[in-house]
Amino acid sequence: MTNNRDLDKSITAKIAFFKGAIILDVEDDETGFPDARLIDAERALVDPPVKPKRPKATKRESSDSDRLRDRQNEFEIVTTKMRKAAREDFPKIVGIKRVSSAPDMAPKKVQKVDKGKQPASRAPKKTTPPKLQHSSTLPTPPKMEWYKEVGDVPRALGRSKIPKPANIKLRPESQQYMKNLIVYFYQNNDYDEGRRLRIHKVIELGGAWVKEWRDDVTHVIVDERINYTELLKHLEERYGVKQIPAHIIVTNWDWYMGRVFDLKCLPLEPHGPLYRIRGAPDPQVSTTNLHSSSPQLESQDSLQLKPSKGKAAAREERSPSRIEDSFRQEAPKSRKRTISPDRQPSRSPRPDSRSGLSSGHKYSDALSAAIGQAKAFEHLPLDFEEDEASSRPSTSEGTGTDTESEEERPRKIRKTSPMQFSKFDQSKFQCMTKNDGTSTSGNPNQRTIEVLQEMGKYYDMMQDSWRTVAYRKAVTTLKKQTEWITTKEQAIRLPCIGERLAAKIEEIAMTNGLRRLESTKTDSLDENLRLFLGIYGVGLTQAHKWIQQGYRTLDDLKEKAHLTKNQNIGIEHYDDFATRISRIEVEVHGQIVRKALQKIDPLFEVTIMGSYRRGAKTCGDIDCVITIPKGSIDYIRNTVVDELVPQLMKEDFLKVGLATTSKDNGSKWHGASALPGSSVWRRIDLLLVPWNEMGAALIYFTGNDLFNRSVRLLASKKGMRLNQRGLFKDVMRGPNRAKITEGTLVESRSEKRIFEILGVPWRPPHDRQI
DNA sequence: TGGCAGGCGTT
DNA sequence: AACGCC
DNA sequence: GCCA
Ligand SMILES: O=c1ccn([C@H]2C[C@H](O)[C@@H](COP(=O)(O)OP(=O)(O)OP(=O)(O)O)O2)c(=O)[nH]1
Ligand SMILES: [Mg+2]
Repeated sequence: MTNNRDLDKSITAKIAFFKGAIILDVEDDETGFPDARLIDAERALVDPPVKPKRPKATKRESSDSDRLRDRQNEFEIVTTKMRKAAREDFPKIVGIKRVSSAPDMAPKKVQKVDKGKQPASRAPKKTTPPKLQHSSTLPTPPKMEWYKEVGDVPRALGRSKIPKPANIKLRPESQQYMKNLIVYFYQNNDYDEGRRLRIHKVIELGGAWVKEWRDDVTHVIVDERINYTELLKHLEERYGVKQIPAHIIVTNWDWYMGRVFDLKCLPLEPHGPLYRIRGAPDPQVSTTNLHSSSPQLESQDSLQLKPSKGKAAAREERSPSRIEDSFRQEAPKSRKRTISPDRQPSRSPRPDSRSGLSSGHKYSDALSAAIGQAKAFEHLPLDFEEDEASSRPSTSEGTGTDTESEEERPRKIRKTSPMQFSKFDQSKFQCMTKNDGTSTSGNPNQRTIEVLQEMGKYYDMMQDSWRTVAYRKAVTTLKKQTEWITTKEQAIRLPCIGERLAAKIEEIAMTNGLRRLESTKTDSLDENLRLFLGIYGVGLTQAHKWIQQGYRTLDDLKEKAHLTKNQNIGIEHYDDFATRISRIEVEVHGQIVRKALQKIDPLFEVTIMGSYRRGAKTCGDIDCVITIPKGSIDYIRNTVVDELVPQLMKEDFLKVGLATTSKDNGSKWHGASALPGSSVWRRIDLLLVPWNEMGAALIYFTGNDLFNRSVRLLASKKGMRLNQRGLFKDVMRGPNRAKITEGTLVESRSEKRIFEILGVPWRPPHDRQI
């Protein structure tokens, strides 16, 4: 759709304009559409509006109009990487459709291409046997690995739901350079994914990890940001250790372990300067302070007005989220006595608060829990304080433990029957309500929203996807409110706001801030992590590994790290990819693709999807769907792969392929493009879709991500499965809710029909902004 | 307490 | 299989 | 994080 013609015509002019133009800074906000659009265009063409040097995590998109109603529960997820962070802004108004974008419903063209996943369920690596904590008292069963007898067993890597397992396979004897060593880490918890990884490493190498200090500790490995003074203070406070015995080696992970790996044995100069942690063992005390932190927040704007109805409705907003989660937390199981005073059940059993009834009970509970918790964790980084203590790990995705949810009880394979009665409340799915992402201007909860978005951003960065999703949903809910929510009682009855968020909302309303958030800003590691996570192709796992290795800048990576092809490109064009693209520029890219393709075969149709179709003011990338009325997918693929891409590469419009379909069943081409004369690379996605799959492809590629997940979850609850190719029924699922049967195709051609079958009201792309 | 979408491409 | 991305 |  789109106005190709006009675009076409003006494309050259735009490009020319671009080149000459100057960047106006701009932070787009909403603003009206039509007119603003030209401005945007210019801006866009010129160059990216603002190029954040460092990934700012902000993302957001907002649109206006709103309506609201209903609830939104349902579960959904989110997460995305920070890069996607910046969210799109929406022009307000209706003007949207003119924007161009695909037809909303009709079967259009497109095919699909899709991309990766998201939260990933990392898996559980495996769960280990039950628990065996070492402790002397245990009658160890047969033979237990040494590290389990002597030390503690860390949690498994990845987000396994189950807090504990971790069955580490040791390296062969010959490679156990740390055999029989007993290592104590500080920070000594294993909540942090990165630290957990290191702990696992030690064990792999034959060592043992102890959560609590013991006299037989041989090595103390300290986080890079901790100095000697802090370590001593910690040991004294917690264990009464006033001095670290000389035979104990105190080092930082990076250098020492790097040495271990290089030498393939323990360093002979364990006290070498390089291994020395800040504050120095020898030099004696030095106080160092660490980082200061950068205020990362800011928040955003949004606002606008538009009162809505209020009440329990909830609107949410989305915000980006990132991918996975990182650490999880668990309770610190303290070994013997140890410190943690017993934390109370912080997560008080909240009698269903949601029902609106009792509202006052649990609070006191939460408070006491919070206090208990604080005590228990004062020595830990704040980051984990609240989370872990009280609740159970939120993270975890994936594990597939079994089963699904209640209703699908029959664990085994079961074919979902079409009509399950209300096993679930469809109205609670967010895809059932309009979500334009706009909040009322002057929303009384603006400050609360900002703070919660910051928190969400933080968790997104930490890759705690589920928690991130929860924050996104809560913000969406708040955006729909017309009254200032100041108490827990008020907040908790809103959808997607539970006890914990309600408490935070109250704190924000009362203090205008959130301690938890402040604590978050103090961690310098966040900055590094954020920097690395902003690289295309780099996720939490890789970012942590690099940080552990001591890398702190992109230059460090370029010089020392082993980078994949895409990561190299991601670093080279770090700023380019982090910059959002104006709608106008998106149109130009789309037009170039369209022209080139139609030159090959005039029947091809190219439609711009993604945030563009949703009317976003700025887009993170260019998402195009390519289809053709009669051609087969093979014809489309061959044409694109063998002719279109080569041609556009030759013209220097396309720069590189980042993820290109290899098989014959592939349907996507992901790469980078740049307008003629511009050195700014943009991410561009081409989805190849057979004509008859346009409906499903439209839904998928229009998104947003949360909307898709919501609809898909609903489909699965109805015994169906929705993906970018179509809606299938009679899907059999097993334990993890895992798909066992593909199911039979029900509909794929019409977007409208798919929604209809699912009982989801069709709504314009603009309102699919969950 | 388990679930939280579904599918690919790269390494 | 792990990781990252759509 | 929230929810059933
Ligand atoms: O985890 C995801 C990510 C994306 N999508 C779909 C919805 C989304 O709208 C579309 C395009 O993805 P993209 O990452 O480009 O998101 P966007 O909605 O276009 O936002 P942005 O402006 O950041 O590109 O693919 C999903 O289904 N799941
Ligand atoms: Mg996009």
